[in-house]
Amino acid sequence: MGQSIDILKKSGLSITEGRKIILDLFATSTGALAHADIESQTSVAFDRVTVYRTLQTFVENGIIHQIPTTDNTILYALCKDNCEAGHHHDEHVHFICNDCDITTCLDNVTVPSIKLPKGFKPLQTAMVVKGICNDCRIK
Amino acid sequence: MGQSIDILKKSGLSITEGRKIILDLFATSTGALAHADIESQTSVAFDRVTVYRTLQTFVENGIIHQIPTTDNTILYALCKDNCEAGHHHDEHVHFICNDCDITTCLDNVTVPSIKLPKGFKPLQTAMVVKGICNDCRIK
DNA sequence: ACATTTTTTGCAATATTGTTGCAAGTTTAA
DNA sequence: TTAAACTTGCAACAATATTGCAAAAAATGT
Repeated sequence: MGQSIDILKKSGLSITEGRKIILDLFATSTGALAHADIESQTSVAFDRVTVYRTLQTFVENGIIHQIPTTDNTILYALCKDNCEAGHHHDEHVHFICNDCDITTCLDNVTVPSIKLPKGFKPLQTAMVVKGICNDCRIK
Repeated sequence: MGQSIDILKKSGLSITEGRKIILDLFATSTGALAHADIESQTSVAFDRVTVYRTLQTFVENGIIHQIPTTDNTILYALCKDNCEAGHHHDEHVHFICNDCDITTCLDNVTVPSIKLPKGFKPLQTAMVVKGICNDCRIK
């Protein structure tokens, strides 16, 4: 499972215990993670500062991306397909389930381009859909 | 300018100084506001708790809506057209300017509907575009 | 493998942001 | 105008985020 190490190397980052563990957590996690999730779900207890800095580093290096929410948290996710290939540009839709609260990257659903009023120059678009996910519908 | 009072009445809320002032602030503000903006931009100094509770009440009553962000804040905005008419259902696109940092409701740009993978049931969609707004492009 | 440089981590202190209960003050409605 | 209902501010607290700095770990060149 040297995947995490490979990702870190590819970004030219030092390989540390903390980064490996946090990256592994993203790799094995079902959905997107908030800062608090990372603190509670890692076997080793990291200082909260370390977690903040690690997330920041990962975002800056395009390893994870942020998902906006309306609850004073930021969700972070590793996009399996894109990150592995190293290009982070494809913008995909995110789905937050109201029931199980898991946020999924719909890697195959691209954000449609829209026509903005005159003069507005778009650089980045986020699309977040709330609803009921497949698993919860079946239950 | 009894507009604020009308809005409050329509929602069956008590008419208080604080609610009127905060609602006026939304009405006269160029873009969306965060909690902190409201605390700093009101002439009268309200207790932070009052601001929290007022915003919550307004959201619950469909007077303002939330805009998700990736910076641990929630933006709130009064949608001129919709709110006045009393129906809050039309989902519109939000634009955050990277330069002036003003967030605008693009009331005329509706969120396009997208095709989700099998089983996902959408209930609500948010679309936030980051870029350069018209005013900043000209400067 | 080793020493040096560079980077990362954890701690401490501090700042900011969000929440709750309760008493006092306002608003509403009879 | 008065009683009931609701809203506000205060206090205490909880959670979240930021910064500087010294110790520890990782990378680099030899």
